[in-house]
Amino acid sequence: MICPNENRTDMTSHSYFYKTMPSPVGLLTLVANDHGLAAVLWENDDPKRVRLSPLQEDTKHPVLMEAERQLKDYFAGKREKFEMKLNFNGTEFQQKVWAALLTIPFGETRSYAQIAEQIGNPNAVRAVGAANGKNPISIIAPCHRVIGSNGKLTGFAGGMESKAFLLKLESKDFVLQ
Amino acid sequence: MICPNENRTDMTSHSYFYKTMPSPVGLLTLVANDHGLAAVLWENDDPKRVRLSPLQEDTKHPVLMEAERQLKDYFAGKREKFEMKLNFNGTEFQQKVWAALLTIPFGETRSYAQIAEQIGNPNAVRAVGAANGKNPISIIAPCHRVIGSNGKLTGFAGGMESKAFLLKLESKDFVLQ
DNA sequence: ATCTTCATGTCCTAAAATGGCCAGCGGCCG
DNA sequence: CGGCCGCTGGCCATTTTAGGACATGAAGAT
Repeated sequence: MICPNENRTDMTSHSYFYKTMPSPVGLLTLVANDHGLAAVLWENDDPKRVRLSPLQEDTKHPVLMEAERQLKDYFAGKREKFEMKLNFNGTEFQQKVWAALLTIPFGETRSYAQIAEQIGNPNAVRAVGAANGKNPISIIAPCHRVIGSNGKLTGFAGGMESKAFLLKLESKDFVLQ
Repeated sequence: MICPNENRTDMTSHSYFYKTMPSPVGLLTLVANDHGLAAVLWENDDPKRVRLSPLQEDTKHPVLMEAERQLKDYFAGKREKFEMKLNFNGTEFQQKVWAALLTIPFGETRSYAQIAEQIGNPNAVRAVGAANGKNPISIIAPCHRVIGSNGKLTGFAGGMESKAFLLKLESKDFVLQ
């Protein structure tokens, strides 16, 4: 259903289910529907960064429970790769960027320029930054692995500390304390 | 799901089903999903007047078959009232206007000003005109029964001939030829 | 070193334009 | 008079348009 304007009310709109979980980078909100995981939101996430509505709590949803399990393993240092159905929602360009994120291996990083090149649009560097900032499925679609060409972290929806934390967690010399 | 922009692709969006039927006012396209009838479109309808997508043909959909049956009866002069679930999709204002349409009895007319007053917004006369023009469920939501205060027909998405035809069909002195 | 410029897609906002109107006037004509 | 144009100005929701801001980076000038 195409919605020409934002105020349109759709009598038949989908519901999404959510569940929260604690993590080293703050309370995470997992969102899904039957098609897969749709979002992992930060504690103080800008509501207009990702829009999913209406939302409905469901702590038992199988997709959400599986996502929580894998995230727990990840934070415990026992998992490097996520395996679950993802349900991205965005423009064609954004989908391309987000798909590119999924190809960055655990522990590696890419620059915004590299991502732009990878999706065949080498000049759309800032656009990649913007799309990255709109990545709904944080952590699992590893937008934290994209940094400036000069090595600076430059920005992160979940806060720079979180970006740094995640990169440190993925670095080889990370030690569980 | 709120769609801030039109280009957004929603992997989980609803499908609508459609079916066409001949009628005295040209080929009609009926559109529905499981929540009810969503549209009755004219043969050369402006595609941006009503937007429903993705569309998928299904000539056997129960809602569509029932709608076709009732429309056939209507054109045959054997039905004055439609009875089916409708699935309007629009802004709050538009919904109010369209709901008001449904209160106009067979064979009667209202002016745009009367509709505006009825929805509690007596000055929103032109806005009523615009909303009327966006009525997705033609004929069944009888936008053809709304005419100018001076009695002129003033406009119709399906063409003025169709508006005249429908009003004639509903007039008491109409005779089946 | 530091600064400017430019390239790109998306979204936000504000401002302008657009209509299936209509009441109020002034003209015009019988 | 009295009816019938036709113009004008105001009304309102929605759509369209335009400008700016961004999770950047390479190149060229100062």
